Amino acid sequence: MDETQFDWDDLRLFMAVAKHGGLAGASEESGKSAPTLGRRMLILERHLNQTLFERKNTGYDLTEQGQALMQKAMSVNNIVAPITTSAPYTEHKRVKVSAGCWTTVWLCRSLNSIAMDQPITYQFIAADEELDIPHREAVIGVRNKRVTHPSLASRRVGHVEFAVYASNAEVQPWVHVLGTTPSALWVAEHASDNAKVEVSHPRSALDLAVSGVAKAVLPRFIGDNEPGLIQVGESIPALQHDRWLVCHHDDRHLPEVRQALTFIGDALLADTTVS
Amino acid sequence: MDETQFDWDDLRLFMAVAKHGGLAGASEESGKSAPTLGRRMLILERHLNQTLFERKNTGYDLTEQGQALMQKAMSVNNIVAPITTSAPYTEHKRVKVSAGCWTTVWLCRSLNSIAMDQPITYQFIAADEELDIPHREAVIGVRNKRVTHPSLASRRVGHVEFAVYASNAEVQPWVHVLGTTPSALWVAEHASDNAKVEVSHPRSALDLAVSGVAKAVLPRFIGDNEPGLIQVGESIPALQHDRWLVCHHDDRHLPEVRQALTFIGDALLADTTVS
DNA sequence: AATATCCGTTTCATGGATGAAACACAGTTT
DNA sequence: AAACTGTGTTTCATCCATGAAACGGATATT
Repeated sequence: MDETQFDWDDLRLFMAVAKHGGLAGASEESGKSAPTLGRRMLILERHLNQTLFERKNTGYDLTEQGQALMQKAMSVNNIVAPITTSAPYTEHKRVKVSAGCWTTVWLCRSLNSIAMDQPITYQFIAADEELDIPHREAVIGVRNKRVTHPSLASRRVGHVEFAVYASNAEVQPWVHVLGTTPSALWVAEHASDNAKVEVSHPRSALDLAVSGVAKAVLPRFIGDNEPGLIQVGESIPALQHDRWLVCHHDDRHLPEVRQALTFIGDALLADTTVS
Repeated sequence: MDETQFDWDDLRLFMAVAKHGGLAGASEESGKSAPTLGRRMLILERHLNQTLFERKNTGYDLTEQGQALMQKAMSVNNIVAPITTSAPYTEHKRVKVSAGCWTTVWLCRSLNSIAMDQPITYQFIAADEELDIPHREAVIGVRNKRVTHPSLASRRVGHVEFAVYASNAEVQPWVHVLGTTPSALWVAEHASDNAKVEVSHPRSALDLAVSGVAKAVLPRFIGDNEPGLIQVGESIPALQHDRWLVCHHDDRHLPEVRQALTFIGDALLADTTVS
C-alpha cells in the first residue's frame, strides 16, 4: 500500500469529473478548481495504479477501469448523499448555549421572530455546573464570573441582582432549592427553622411563590417580571454578580456563533432591572 | 447546505476515531495526527449539525447519532476498502514508456532480474507517433530529437545508426515498412522498382530478412545482434540520430519514475553499436 | 500521597495544496 | 480562412491545513 492513506474525497472528485466528462464541468459540483481536480485525478490514478481517464483537450473520457470505478463511487455516493441531505435543518447550525436556569428562561423568552429567522438552532442547556467549552459540551456559556482561560474569550453583559419574592408580605415559609448555587446556599443559611419547602427545580420555586405557599429567592429579572409577585425587602448584596458571555476563541468567528453571541448579548443587556 | 462541500474523507477519519475510541488510537490507521483529527471531527459535526462524540480526557465516546453514522461509514468502507486493496500490484507502480518499436524491443530484452525486482510495472507502448506526455498518454518517452517544451525534461542517452541487413549479400528485394518513420520514408525513396515486400509491422521486416526473402533497413542495435543477418554496406548517415529520454518535470521526482529513468537510461547506454 | 502515564487541546511555524491568471490546443462559428 | 469558444495544462503567489511541541486534566501505578 502506498505510504499515504487513500483519500476518500478523491472518489467524490472522481465521480464529479466522470459524471461531467471533464474538469471544467465538475468544478462547481465538486467545489474544486479545474487545476486542482486535474492534480487529484493524477494522484488517484497513481494511488490505484490504474488509468481511469483518456485525457483530451475537449474533456476527460472514462476508460474501462474508470467505468468500473465509477460504479463503485456511485455506490458510495448512495450512502453518503443521504447523510448530508438528511442532516436535520441542514441550513441551520446548532449552537449550544450553557446558562443557569433563570438565564435560560430569560433567553427563551427573548427569542423573537428576528432571532428565529436566523439559520440557527439554539440548544439551551440549563445547568448550574459549568459545561466544558474546550471539550465542546457547549459553544457559548453565560457565567457569573469572568474566565481567564487563555483559549476562551469573554465579555461582560450586565449585572444580576437577587431578592426575596412572595405573593404578599406576610408569607413566612421559604422555598429552598436543593443544590450548590450561591442562592441555594444563601437560603440554606438564612432560612430559619420555620416551615420550609424543599424543591429540586428552581422553576418549582417560582410556582410555589406565585401560589402563595412560600417565599423564594429569585433573580430580579425574573421576580420583577412576574405579575403575581412582589419584592419583599431589599435586594441581596451577597448574591449580586456580573454576567459574562464566554466563548471559545476558535469558534467565535463562525457565522452562526457570531450571530448567537450578538443575540444573547443584546437579550441579556435588555434586562433593565439594574442600571 | 453549507457552502463548502462535504469532504468524504471526514467519514474515513470519523470511522477511525470511532473504532479506536479516540484521537490517539486513530492516528496511525488514519494517517492523521491527533490535533488534525480533533479539528476534522469538529468540522464534521458542524457540517452535519450533529453531536457525534462525547469528549473526555480519556478518549472520544460515540453518541447515538455517532453510532448511527458509524454504521454508514462502515458501509462506505465496505465499498472503498476493496478498491484500494484489489488494485493490481498494489505495491507496484505502473510506468508508461513510449518508444519506437525497436527501442521497445531493446528495452524488453534489457529487462533483467534487477529491474523486475523493482516495484514497477513497466508498460511499454511501442508507437511511432509521439505520445502526449502533458496529457499523460505516457510518463517517459524515448525520442529521436530533443524536446524544448518547458514542462518536459530531457537528457541524451546515446546515438542510433541504421543499416541494411540481409541473410546474405545477394538478396535484392526490399522490405518496405509502411508508415512515416524516417527509415520507412528512406526505403520508399531508395528502393528501386525491383520486387519488394510491404509490411505494416517493423517486426515483420526482421522476420523477412532472417528468412532470406528480402533485405531490410534496421537500427544497428537490432541488426548487429541478430545471428542470421549480416550488414550490407555502410550505415546510413541520413537516418542516424541521437536518442533522448523525455519526462514531465512534475513526474520525474516520483520514486518509481526516477527508478525507471535510471533503468532505461542505463539500458539504452549499454547499446555498444556506436561509440 | 506522590509520581507516572495516557489522551485531548492549544500554540504556532511551515510546507504544500490551492486557485487565479495565462497559455496551449482543438473544435466550432462566422 | 479567420476569429471565437471551451477545455486542459502550466506557472506561481498565497494561505491554510497540518503536525511538533507543549500544556492540561484525569486515571493508573507505586
